[in-house]
Amino acid sequence: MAVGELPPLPNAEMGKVVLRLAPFPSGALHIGNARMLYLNDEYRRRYKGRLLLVFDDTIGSEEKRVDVELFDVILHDLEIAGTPPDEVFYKSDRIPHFYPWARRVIELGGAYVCICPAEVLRENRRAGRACPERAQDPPTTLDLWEKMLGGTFGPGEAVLRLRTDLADPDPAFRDRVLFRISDVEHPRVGQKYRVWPLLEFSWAVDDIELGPTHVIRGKDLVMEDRMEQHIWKLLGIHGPPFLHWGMLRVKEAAIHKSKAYREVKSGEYDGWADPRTWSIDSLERRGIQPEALRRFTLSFGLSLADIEVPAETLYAENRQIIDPTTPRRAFVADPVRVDVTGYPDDRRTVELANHPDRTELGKRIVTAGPSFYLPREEIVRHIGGEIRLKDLANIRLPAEIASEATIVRAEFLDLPNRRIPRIQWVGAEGAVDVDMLDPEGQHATGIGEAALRDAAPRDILQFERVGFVRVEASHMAGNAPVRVCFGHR
RNA sequence: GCUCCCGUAGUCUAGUCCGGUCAAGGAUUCGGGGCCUUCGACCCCGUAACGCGGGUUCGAAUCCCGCCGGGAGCACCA
Repeated sequence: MAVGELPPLPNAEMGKVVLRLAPFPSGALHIGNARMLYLNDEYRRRYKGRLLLVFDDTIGSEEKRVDVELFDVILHDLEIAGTPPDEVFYKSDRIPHFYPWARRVIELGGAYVCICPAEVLRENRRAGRACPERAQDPPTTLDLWEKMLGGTFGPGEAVLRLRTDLADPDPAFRDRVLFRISDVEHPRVGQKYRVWPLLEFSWAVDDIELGPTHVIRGKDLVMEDRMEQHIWKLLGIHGPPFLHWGMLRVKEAAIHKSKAYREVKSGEYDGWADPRTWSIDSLERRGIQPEALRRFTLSFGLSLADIEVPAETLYAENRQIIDPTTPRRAFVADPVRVDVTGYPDDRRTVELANHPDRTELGKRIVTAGPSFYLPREEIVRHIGGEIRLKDLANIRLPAEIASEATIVRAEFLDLPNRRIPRIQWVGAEGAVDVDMLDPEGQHATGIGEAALRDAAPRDILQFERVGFVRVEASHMAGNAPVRVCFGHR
């Protein structure tokens, strides 16, 4: 689906649309979150509206802890994704805004303070059974609510619950909890508050106070629509319409945010940019262009269907963007030195185009034989046969080589291009060590052509017959290898 | 189990609201061929789909019913 084909937003006015992004700071934004980013951003662009970033950093739970480091990580992710917010809010700054609304809901008889232990509450909900407190009148609830705020109750001893309908066919919707008590230290506001709102209530308020005109969220949050609407109806107000997208899974990316979090924290992963996290940051590290991510995610539209897509689809988008402007270079993994006998002296250097189809990318002089590095894998595959050193000359490989051989002898044949296997090569003279990080977190060492000395960090190159890589660190004056991160074929 | 949502080729998607122009379009993958001194790009060709069963209708991918399959929610998480 082309980008322009997304359906129009209901009742959207040019210049007046306000959208919001609400990530919880428990991990970097990953490829699955990209849908949230680009859908919202695309509509912001289309309607020349505004995009708010609202960190959903209420107190969370034991399993979901707010981590301060992640605020900047997410901000950075948004930046490199090309979807910077127009304004940033922190839920943790807004806690006092929620209390007056809670009072109004209580006064209208829409909520009550429940002192059941969590398990009892859950069991009653499942059974559709009311607990004794449900019969509270508003003055009593108000009194208990003040006690919650005042510190009479400890964590877990009382919650404010919405009064819906215990017979509601959807058990998930029965008398949800609106506020609960926690004395956990919040990384931004410490222990300033002890009564914290849950997501649904905080959004029922902020989708009014912060003024989004449309809420575009994942379908995991559909029940929250009903909650917000229930509260608005009680209050006699109208909120923005909701739109949803289905769950996106990328086949190769086992997106377990909690696992990524553990591995990053333990140092097992190389930070949030480790390719194994599939974070936005790691994708940019691999040379995936924001525009490719945008086209990729928007191609799924606003469908409610859950989908699993192979990463190849993303790579195809990216290839389309970078291929025309990416210089070609030679890289040989697991190199074996090959000395070619009879190699002509006038072929010690050769001028090669930086791109086979784009002359504007220029040329380079490459140092060639008589000594080369070739991939061990190719030597083994074509042992005893004739191969073409790509763009250069034809040689015959020896009939056998020792499995541990580091140097083998080959025989020069001739120059003209022939239809025999074409293998990339690196001239031994001036060759540069290369360290290549792959998406599985493994480092491969190899050798690259001398021109790699000029490669600068962030450059994107194509290693011929290998794939696209992004340069991470230049070749240093000493012996440090050029470091690159593999992107894709 | 309960609630809601979804079901078009290997994958993703257009079409479904307002039934005929859809013997179903596009992208990607895959297969074949061409071209270029890359396993990249480009060009050409090809394989391949309306989950199943009823019903309404002159006519259904589109409307109705049932079933089957998949997903999400059922947290004092977000």
